Amino acid sequence: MSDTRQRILQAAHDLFCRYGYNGTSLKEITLQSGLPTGSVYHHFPGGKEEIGVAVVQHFGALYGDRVLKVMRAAGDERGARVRAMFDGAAAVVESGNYVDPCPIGGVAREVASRNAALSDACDQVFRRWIDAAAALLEGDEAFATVLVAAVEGGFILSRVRKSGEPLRAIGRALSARC
Amino acid sequence: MSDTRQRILQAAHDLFCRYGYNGTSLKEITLQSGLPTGSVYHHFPGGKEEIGVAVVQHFGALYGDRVLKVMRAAGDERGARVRAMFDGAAAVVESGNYVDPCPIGGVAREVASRNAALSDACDQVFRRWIDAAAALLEGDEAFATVLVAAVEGGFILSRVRKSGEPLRAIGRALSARC
DNA sequence: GTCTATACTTTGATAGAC
DNA sequence: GTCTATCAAAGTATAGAC
Repeated sequence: MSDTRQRILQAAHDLFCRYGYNGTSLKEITLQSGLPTGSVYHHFPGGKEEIGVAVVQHFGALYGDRVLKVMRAAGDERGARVRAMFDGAAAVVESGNYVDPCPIGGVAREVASRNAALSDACDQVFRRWIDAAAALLEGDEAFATVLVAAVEGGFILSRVRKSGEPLRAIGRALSARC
Repeated sequence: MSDTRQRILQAAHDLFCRYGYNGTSLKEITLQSGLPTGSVYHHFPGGKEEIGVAVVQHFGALYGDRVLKVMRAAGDERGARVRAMFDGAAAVVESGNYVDPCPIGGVAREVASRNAALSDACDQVFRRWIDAAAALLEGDEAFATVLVAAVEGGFILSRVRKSGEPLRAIGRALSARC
C-alpha cells in the first residue's frame, strides 16, 4: 500500500475514533493527513464512503490479530485469556485519554441503517472476530459472540465514564464464567 | 411535559435510532415532528445538544424500566431473566427492521470525545441501568455491567447482520453462566 | 407559542493547472 | 500524483412578524 494511501487511512482512523464517521469531515481528514483534497480523491475516488470501508477492513484485520495475540500470550486457560483481553482493552482506553480504541463498532452503529457497503464491511469484520475467538474457545461461538459484544459495549461504558473499570469488571465477571 | 416538546423528543429519538446523533440534522427533526424551526428553538433554546440530552434522559429512564419489567416477568431465576432480556431485545430489532432499539449507546460512543454534557447524560443512564440490574442479581455489579455492555454490543452486531441471532446467542451463553 | 425568512458556516465533491 | 480554487447543498442558529 502506498504511503500516501496509508496516511489517509491512519488519519481517518484516528478521527473516527474520536468523533465517529458522521462526525468526521473530509476536510478534517485532509488536515490531519497533511494532504490536499485532490490527493485524497485521487486515492479514494469513492470519497468518504470508500475511505470508511478501507478503514474498517484494514484496521479490522489489524485489531483482530492484535487481540488474538494478547489472548494467546496469556496462556492456555480460557479464563486467563478472557481476562487478558479485557484488561488489555482497559489499559488501552486509559492510556489513550478515553478515545475509542477501535472505530469499527462506532461506525457500524452509525451507518447500519443507511449505508449498505459500510455496514456490510463491518459485518464481515465482526464475523471474522467471532470465528477467531470461537477457535480459541473450543468452538463455542455463542460465547465468542458475547466476548465481541461485551468488548464493544465496554468501550462505550468506559468512554463515557472516563475509566477503564467497566472493561475490567466485564473481564472479571466473564473470566470467572468460562 | 407539553405535547409539542414530546413530539420533538420522539422525532429526535426515532432519527437518532436510525442515523445517530451526528447523522441527524435539526432540519430532519423539524420535518419528522411537523414543527417549524422556531418552535423547536423555543422549546429547546440550547438547540440540538439540549434535545440530545433530553432524549437520553427521557428514553434512558423509559427503557430501563421496560427491561426491568421484562426480566421480572420471566420469574425469579437469574438465568431465565437474562434470557428474557436478550430474547426481548432480539424480538425488538427483528420487528423493527434492524433500527437501533435505543439511541443511547450510539449517541454515547459518537459524542464522548467532544460533548461533555451529552456524554455525562449517557454515563448517568448507564450507571442507573447497571445499579438496577445489579439489584436484580443479588448485587453482582460486575455481571450487571456485562449485561449492559453485551446488550449494547449485541445491538451493533444484530444491526449490521440484519438478524436477531447475535442477541439471542448472547442470551443463551450468558443465561447458562449466571 | 408558532411560523417564515434568512444569515452564516461547513459539507462532500469536482475542475483543471501543474 | 499533487495541489488550488470553487461549487451546490446541507448544516446550525437567529430575527422578528404574527
